[in-house]
Amino acid sequence: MSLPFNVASHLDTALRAAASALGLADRGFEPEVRVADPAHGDFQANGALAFAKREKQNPRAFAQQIVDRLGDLTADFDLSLAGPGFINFRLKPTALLAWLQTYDSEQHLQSGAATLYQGQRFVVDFSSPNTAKQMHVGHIRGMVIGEAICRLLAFCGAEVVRDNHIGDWGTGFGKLIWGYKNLRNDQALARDPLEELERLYKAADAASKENPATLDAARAELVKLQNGDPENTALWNQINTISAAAFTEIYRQLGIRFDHQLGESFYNDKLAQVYEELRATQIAEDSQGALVVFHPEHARFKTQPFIIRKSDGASNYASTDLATMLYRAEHFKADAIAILTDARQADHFEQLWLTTQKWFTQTKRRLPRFEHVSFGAILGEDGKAIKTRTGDPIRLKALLAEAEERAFALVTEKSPELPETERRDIANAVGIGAVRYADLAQNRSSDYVFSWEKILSFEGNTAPYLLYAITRIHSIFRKIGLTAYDSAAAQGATTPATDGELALARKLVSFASVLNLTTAQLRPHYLCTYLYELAGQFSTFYAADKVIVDDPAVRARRLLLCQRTLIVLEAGLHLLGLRTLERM
RNA sequence: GGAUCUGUAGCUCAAUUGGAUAGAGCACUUGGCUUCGAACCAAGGGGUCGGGGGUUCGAGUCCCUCCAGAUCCGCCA
Repeated sequence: MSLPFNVASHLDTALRAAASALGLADRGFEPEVRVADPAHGDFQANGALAFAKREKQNPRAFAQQIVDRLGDLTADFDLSLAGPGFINFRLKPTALLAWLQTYDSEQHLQSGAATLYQGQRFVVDFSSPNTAKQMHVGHIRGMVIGEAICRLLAFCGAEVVRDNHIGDWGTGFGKLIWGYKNLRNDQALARDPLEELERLYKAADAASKENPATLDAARAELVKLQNGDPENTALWNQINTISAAAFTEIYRQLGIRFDHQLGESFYNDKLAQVYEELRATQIAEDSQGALVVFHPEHARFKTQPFIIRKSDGASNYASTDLATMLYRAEHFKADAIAILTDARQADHFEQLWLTTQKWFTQTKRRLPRFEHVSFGAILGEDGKAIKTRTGDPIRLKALLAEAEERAFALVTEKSPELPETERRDIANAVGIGAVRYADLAQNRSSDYVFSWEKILSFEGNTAPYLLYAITRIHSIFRKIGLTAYDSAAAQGATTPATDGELALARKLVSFASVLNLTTAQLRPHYLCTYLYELAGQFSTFYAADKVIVDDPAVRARRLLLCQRTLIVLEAGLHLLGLRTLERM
């Protein structure tokens, strides 16, 4: 009998069964299986400690009782008890070989992983830029983390709906329209439309600060737009089209796609229902002329209002976000909703979710799960957040171009024999990959100071290191005249035996656990760390154990390890949104 | 003033959310290419986990309290 894809959950099941056999079925024993430090084993279960503590038993004796009932596992594992009651599991080499032989393609890895979120629909809201503004480095986190999360969830069996919630209805549009009508430079508009729109916004903003009459004029333009004035509506459409084209180009470069792009304006006609229902259920109340929600049970939000309609009767982003929650729950039938924004909006989304829970409960709607996937800001050298309207934000376009240039210089230095077109292609994968990997590899909750040095680093835990390991594997197979995916290469493989082989095999088997962890917390850096360690194990193995040796059995098992390392590395990088290479 | 997040090696970051001896990269020192790609590998030095107290078999992780930085707190998104 072969092991399932997810060895940790296999052990979890066995441990629960053992607890049941002890008559503890309903006592809340949690096995707490996790990947172990290699010094102790491949997996460990720590749950006996917490359980014994709660039940006032000797933890080590309790753990021993569990182990005594795990006889079925001894075919595949060496079991041992350590310290105060850790249960350690080490896979036998035969079990490692069997697992490796079973999961022999990206496809099979996926079918193994797909049980995790089978039948669940996730709506993921990410990127969500504001119309008429250029994307700068601050926008990259939401895009690359969002894309990675979508791919990870889909890989693990979820049905993913990707929605780009574009900011296309802000109050800034009055100023922009006023600027367009009064300050427009047609030549500049033809040359770089988005650049010109951004200039117009800034100029109009400055003008309305100087002159109250200009501010009034801008407000009047907004009112006209909201009342459906044909000229302003046409202008608004045109601005959106220009923006969308620029955004699409960035998305193309980064390999990001959406199923829907329902901006804030889409929810205009759905706001009245929100106001009515929240008022009827007495969740919302009038305060200082505005419609607001307080949460008396909450220490902060009992006094800090959630303003869902402004005192002038206009909507704000709380209004549209509420309407959006409803639409996603009802129209998309979401089981879970994940919204990616920076951490500064944490209060807003906490209030949104508190309000939504009360609203859906009182109106007897099914409540989806909700996750505000927040991330830290990218700071400038001064330690302040990089902002569009202050200082000198670095354009995303420029960043990506610079990344490719630097990567091209490096490829040319390392592999001058390759034709230029291929070096350009490699530079694209390496450069763009390095930029997005730099963001993904870091725990999303912390801020970081932007530096070219860091984001374009090609050493250590970076995309080029992982891509390099992949190209070395492809190179081995080129040498023996096979493709890296040819199953014939691994025919007759024997069980892994050397330290390098065993460590690599064990690392491969823990892939499933990493997918669990990464999707449970929606933190791609766990996967990055794993892939980096896997590539490191491979490099160690590669230096210590020659693959192309005469002994056919040794050669086959090393080729098997190469193939499995390759598919996991490639699958992993593809999940992170990176393109992989055969040469570099 | 209230609240949230952050503080780990000289620098940039991890630590599976309470588990076993806190780990990587860069930088520094040393060794390894006539041998499957050296964008690599092996080894070494470098830590009061911001300070102090507490909770328990066990704390970088939880609680309290200071210190420092970032962010949010009524009509921007």
